[in-house]
Amino acid sequence: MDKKPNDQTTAIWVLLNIAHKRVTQTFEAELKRARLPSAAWYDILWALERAKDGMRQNQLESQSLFDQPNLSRTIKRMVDDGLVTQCPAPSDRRGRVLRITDDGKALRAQMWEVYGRLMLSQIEDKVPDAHISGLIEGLASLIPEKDEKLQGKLNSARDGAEN
Amino acid sequence: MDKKPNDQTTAIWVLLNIAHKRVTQTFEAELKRARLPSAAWYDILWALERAKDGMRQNQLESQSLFDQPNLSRTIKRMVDDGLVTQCPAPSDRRGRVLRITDDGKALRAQMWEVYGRLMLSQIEDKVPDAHISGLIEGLASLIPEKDEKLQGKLNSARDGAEN
DNA sequence: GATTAATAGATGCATGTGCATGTATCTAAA
DNA sequence: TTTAGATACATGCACATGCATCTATTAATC
Repeated sequence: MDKKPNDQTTAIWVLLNIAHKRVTQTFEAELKRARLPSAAWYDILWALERAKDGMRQNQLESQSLFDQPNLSRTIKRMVDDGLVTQCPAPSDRRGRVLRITDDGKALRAQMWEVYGRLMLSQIEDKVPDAHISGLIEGLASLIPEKDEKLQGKLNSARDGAEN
Repeated sequence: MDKKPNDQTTAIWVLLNIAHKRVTQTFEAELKRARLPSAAWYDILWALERAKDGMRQNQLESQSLFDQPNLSRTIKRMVDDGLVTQCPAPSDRRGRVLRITDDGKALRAQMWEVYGRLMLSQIEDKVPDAHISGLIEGLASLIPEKDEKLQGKLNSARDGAEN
């Protein structure tokens, strides 16, 4: 190695892994304890609930952290569970339009009771004000530019940080 | 929900997941491209190389992000590959002392060429100076107190941040 | 010292994930 | 319009992970 990463770089890499693991494990454990599906399901349900007119599967794929084959299977399970419907896309016969069902909405609301509380207890209560914006900007800087899907959310968070 | 998480909290949660996924994927993809084992193997090899006199398996478990059964199997594979040896512990006949082999050291050194470069390109080059300490402290605040194993590393990173 | 609890580690099983590939459909170029 | 390539989604397979459980051994309690 011509140039070695410095201690701060190492700390970021180590902490990113540990923090993600610990926080994720807590989320999954609490959801499971409440006999609810995983956080990934919540994210899908919430994305579909916001999309009033349904959403193409490939669009959802680009917004989620699932890769295509994995999303395909997950959606299948959610359809089997009656949480989501899959209709042929009108404009493209290859495609499918996904819609959340009433059962899906009900489950999402139920999950939010746990999920939202976890966001408060595991994140909002823990990160000191002084480091919130550094954490947000620092994490954002690690993400490739093309991930622009989250710019809106990021900007509103930046606004909040300035208050 | 009595109280809703604010936008910054949401941003942290979303960004933590995306950043972790993207950075991890890049690491794994580059290691695979170089026909090298995963980053998790690097961490084990490095921990064992630092432990001059070998290391008990449960001690390694508490330092790594593996849970016990998974570490057990991973070590087995590494032993099969000749990277690590597993000797009965002298003081506790249940236990095993792990040691890295010369082949293991050679592989770790080879992996470092890729791994270290990735830390530079994916982290050090990307996080602006202004957000380094906020990112470190913010991530650290998400981790339960009992995770003290990393305090040393964290402190030296803090020192670096003050320069 | 016998019994009970706790710990170190291994193994079985169900599930999740990444990756390669398959099929159908759409788009574009010859 | 035929054909080559790209895109949407599904499927098969190898492997990783989480969780429950098993065995062997040590520590603690009576």
